[in-house]
Amino acid sequence: MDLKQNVYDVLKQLPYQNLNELVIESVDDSKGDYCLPCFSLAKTLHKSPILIADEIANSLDINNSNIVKIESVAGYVNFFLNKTIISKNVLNNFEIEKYNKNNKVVCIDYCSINLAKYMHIGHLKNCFLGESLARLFENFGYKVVRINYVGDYGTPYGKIIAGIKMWGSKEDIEKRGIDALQEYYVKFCMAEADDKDLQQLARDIFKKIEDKDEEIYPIYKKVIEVSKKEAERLLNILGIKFDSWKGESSYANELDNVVNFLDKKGLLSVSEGATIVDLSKFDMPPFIVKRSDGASLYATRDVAAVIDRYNEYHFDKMLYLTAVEQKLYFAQLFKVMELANMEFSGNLEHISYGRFSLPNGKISSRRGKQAVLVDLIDYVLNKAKEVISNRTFTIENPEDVAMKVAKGVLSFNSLNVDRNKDVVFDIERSFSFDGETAPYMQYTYTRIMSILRKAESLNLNKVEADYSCMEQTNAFELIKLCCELNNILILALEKRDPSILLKHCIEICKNTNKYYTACKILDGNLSQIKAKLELLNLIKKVLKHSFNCICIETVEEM
RNA sequence: GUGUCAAUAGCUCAGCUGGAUAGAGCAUCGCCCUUCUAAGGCGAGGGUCGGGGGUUCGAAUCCCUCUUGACACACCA
Repeated sequence: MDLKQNVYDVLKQLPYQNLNELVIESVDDSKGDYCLPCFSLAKTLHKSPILIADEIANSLDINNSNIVKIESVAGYVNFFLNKTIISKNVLNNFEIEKYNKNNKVVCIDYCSINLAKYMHIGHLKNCFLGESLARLFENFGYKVVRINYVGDYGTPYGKIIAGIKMWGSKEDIEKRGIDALQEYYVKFCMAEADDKDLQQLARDIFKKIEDKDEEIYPIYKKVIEVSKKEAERLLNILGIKFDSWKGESSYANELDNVVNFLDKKGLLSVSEGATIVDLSKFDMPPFIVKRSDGASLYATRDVAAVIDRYNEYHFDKMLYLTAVEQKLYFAQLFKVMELANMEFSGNLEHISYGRFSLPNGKISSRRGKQAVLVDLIDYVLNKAKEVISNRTFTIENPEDVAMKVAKGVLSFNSLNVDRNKDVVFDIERSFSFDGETAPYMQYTYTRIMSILRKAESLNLNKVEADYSCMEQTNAFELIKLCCELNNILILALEKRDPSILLKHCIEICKNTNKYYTACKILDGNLSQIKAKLELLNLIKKVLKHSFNCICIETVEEM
């Protein structure tokens, strides 16, 4: 529902083309709801904007329209909507736009954790961004394939297993899980720093993994199993579920195939011993597919992966979510696919986001436990429990609410700024529960629910609603905001940025909080109460739908 | 060095496909719980939109330039 349409309907009376595009929202309601700046018309019409605005304002007939007043002020034509009529129309007819399935497949590669290492703050942003985009695509009828392209391959596994053999045991891994793996990894990394023998040992063990060595390979499988279980546990808490966990190891043996494939396309050359695709014509460094020592690289496996995914899913879009530092790399990968004339090459898209960093520097899994995801979850969950226990308002399921609030805070923190911006992560500030935050949004929803519950006893079925109370500024502002939902969803999808939707939700929540404090919903005559309750129901519907798209759950009370 | 992105209130950020007096939240200082949940609401202070040019009737928004910062730039992922 686009309320500007009411203005467009009236503008049809004028002989000028493309006036609709000029219509914008008024700066404040003393200037109407929408306005038409006439400055750009001045040139073509050879008249002053003030005169044009005057003429337009005078010539338009607003009988039989939803415009109640038109005035000309300083070159602007201001349009005042008939708030009562429009509100009635909206409250009786508003539906969240349903999109039919469009048979298009979007693969989203996100999360992409390295198994056997802790998930950290950076993954949080990646996961929620990916999940939110997935939900947005689903909203518009796409079939989404969620791919967790896990790092389950490479010398780090040689190191972990070396560590286990030196200090640990199978039982220990069974018992302590990821903590044990992380500990041996860190310990081994420190030990090998100036020990050539240990470095060689790790490489040897990795080779044994590749060769499916009788002793080593089962340990590797165990390591993967334990790590995957932990990752699934955490992702489950966050409310994220993947369709594919196909990791790098699945493409480990594709080196020859990839090299042959690119060679047939005539793209390969050898430089400094390495096999490369020369991209100098495109002002890019070479794309290396085979190291000078003959080994494969991430890039090799990515070529294999994208082809494999296309064969399996026939995607219409393939989205890669990573931090911004991989921008050039993906530009190279996509260019190589284009040069290889792959039919899907135009449908690959890299969605980058700014870096998360700690106040004291870079995040690294080798540098101790700060900003590790489990700790963050614990921290927020405990804080939520504490806040709940200190409240005067008692609720039925404090544990459940605490969990939903905690998840909301984590998601909010990942999605609330423009995805391209770098964020310095400050735990106290980021996980605040006051002001414009996820708890604030959830709280708004509970207040609506609370009023709606209370209203049930009023028995308003036979009462006819009186929409004149929607003339009130806050009320009509809410009507407008709710009507913008679909445009906001479209924008968030197009820009691949859920923060746009999140901002809009906050705007709705702010106005809702203002509304019910300034105007008591269950006071006054029944006809007006009915209209006000319809408004609350509208807001509820819009918030519930929007929250889901940004991975924030609603709660009934808190 | 080259390229990409960024710079808006003390702090964190909106606004950026040009439009009327630049907005929030946090922090600071006031006020509001006998009235639908105070995780709330109301109010106050706080700005040469990094500097300088340009385009335009009009620029935080577009272009150029400079400064500062982050990131990337051949065998890591």
